Amino acid sequence: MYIELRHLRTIRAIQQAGGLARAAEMMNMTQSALSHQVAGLEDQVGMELFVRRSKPMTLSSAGIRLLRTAERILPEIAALEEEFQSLRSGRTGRLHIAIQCHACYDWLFPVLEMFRHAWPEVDVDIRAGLAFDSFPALLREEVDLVISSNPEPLPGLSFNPLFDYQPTFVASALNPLAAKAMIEAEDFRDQTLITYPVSRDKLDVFTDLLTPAKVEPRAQRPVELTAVILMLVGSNRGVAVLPDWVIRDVKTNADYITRPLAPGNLTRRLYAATRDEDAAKPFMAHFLKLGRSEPMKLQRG
Amino acid sequence: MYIELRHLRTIRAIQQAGGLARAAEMMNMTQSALSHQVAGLEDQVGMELFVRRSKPMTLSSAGIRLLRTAERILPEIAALEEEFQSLRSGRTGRLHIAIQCHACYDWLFPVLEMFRHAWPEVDVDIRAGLAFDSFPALLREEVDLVISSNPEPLPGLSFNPLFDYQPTFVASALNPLAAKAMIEAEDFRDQTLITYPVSRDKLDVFTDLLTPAKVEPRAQRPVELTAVILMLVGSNRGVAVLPDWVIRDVKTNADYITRPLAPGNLTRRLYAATRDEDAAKPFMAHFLKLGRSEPMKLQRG
DNA sequence: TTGGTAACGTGAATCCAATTCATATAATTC
DNA sequence: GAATTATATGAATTGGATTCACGTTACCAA
Repeated sequence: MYIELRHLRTIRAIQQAGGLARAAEMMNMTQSALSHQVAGLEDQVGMELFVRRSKPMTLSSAGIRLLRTAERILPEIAALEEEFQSLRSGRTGRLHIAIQCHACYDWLFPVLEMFRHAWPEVDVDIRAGLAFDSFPALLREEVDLVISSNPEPLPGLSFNPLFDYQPTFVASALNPLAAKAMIEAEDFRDQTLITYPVSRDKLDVFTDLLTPAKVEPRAQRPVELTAVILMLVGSNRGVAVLPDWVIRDVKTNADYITRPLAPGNLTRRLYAATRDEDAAKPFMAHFLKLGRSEPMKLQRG
Repeated sequence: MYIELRHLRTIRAIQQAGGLARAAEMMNMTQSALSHQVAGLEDQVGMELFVRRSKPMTLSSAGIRLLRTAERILPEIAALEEEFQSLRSGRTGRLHIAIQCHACYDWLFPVLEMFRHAWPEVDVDIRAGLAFDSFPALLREEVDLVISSNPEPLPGLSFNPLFDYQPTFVASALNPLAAKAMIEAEDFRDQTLITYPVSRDKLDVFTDLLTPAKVEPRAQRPVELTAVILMLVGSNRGVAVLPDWVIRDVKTNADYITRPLAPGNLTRRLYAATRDEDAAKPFMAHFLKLGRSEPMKLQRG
């Protein structure tokens, strides 16, 4: 005897609708289908489940017995399905990331690689074209997370601190500035400064050092890729200021020198901005955790 | 999302068998069929139900959640099927009784008590709210047996005679009618008649005596309970006509007198109406047998 | 490693059961 | 008694579940 949930749903529907025809409509089936189904079920259990003496057919005592079970079981199934629903909604989602900071690729790729394994159903992407305007894009849900070191308090956005870093001066060992233990703003006047191709208010070296000191480097050369910047610096075609995690490779390389920026150890903090309602999502929380811990390991080398 | 019992059975089998292949054998299916089925279910639910990292595949957390439900629900279905099984074989069934006759409680309760011990699995109930309309209710399978002294030959119904009884006049010993050896219709003109609260066509005293004689008692007072009727009669607040088995207690009580109704010994017959197809059922036959013999013993006292 | 084996996945073909379509029959209403 | 509503039925169709045949992956043992 193979009772199925379909049968329980049918019994319940017929009883709720008070008839076969209405129940059929309710379940988006033809009346005929239900008639066949009921006949088949009655065949299975070996007795009449309905009384057909009067016209809207009604449950027999055996049918009532079945209905009781249906009313006990179906809510359990519904609860189960709902639970799966919410499980699923926490497991899937979209994580489109906008980065203002070019050097962030260096730690972001490893982090994303780890994330991808933990949350295979989350749709991950990096949107490079939004360096400007990324916070409005976040609010418009064009992206879901913005990596930035310049938080702009906006309603609806959460700024989650990731880690601190030091913008560090890097130059060729042949550069005269190699003689200095610390680099200050004035030192840039005679240098070609290699930067990422973004506006100055997004570049630490300007916002925190040159602009306040009203110093203009001899030249500024925009370069897209970190590896290329380091290459150019290595051949003494210019100097650069890069986050510490980027220059961990060249610290031990005799061709390069790295120096702290005066005054003191200049420190900045990186944030991951999200919409308020997203910050609590499980996969988002996991990404933020990875974004806090993994880059630290890279910095230590 | 359409979970079916088939899926629950599969989940349970896989967990019991400790693997897909063994489970398939257990369920008389190919391993491939189960693989497809599981894949389909995972698709429905939207997440992995099994961990496939190691070889005999094991349940994931979501799968365990599903298994829990399966282990709660499947035994219920099994119990249901077993119950249908025994319903078919006649061990169990439903015996919901409608009574038109109020006084019948007096013998029905003892009879049901005996029946209950003989057929513990039969679902017994008394439905009081169906005094009228009880034969249609019987045909609609709302009840399974109707106790009545007014058979209405209807297609599909069997009227099984139970026993005969005499509607008997009962009054206070202080009542002037105590002087008479037999009570006739005219005697009720000066009396307050206490009856059960049902229509006159269901009351023996009217159908068999007063209505044919076109006699109207001075007053009629409806009272629900037999014990209360006897109390009121005992304090001479009225007279009553009750079945003989009810007044067996007061026959020996000096406060009361009981008299036969003229003309001759008025006799009525009580029936148990059932649906034709039910009359042959073992438990029903047993109930009818009890209903014939036990009240006789009560009548004899 | 390297086969060998057991366990699971996959795609195409097949089969069967559930559904639909069209229509008949029965109950109900006016 | 005709019209209406409700259910039943048989044939045709559909679609989902199963099987078949084979590919892939993990596990074990030497």
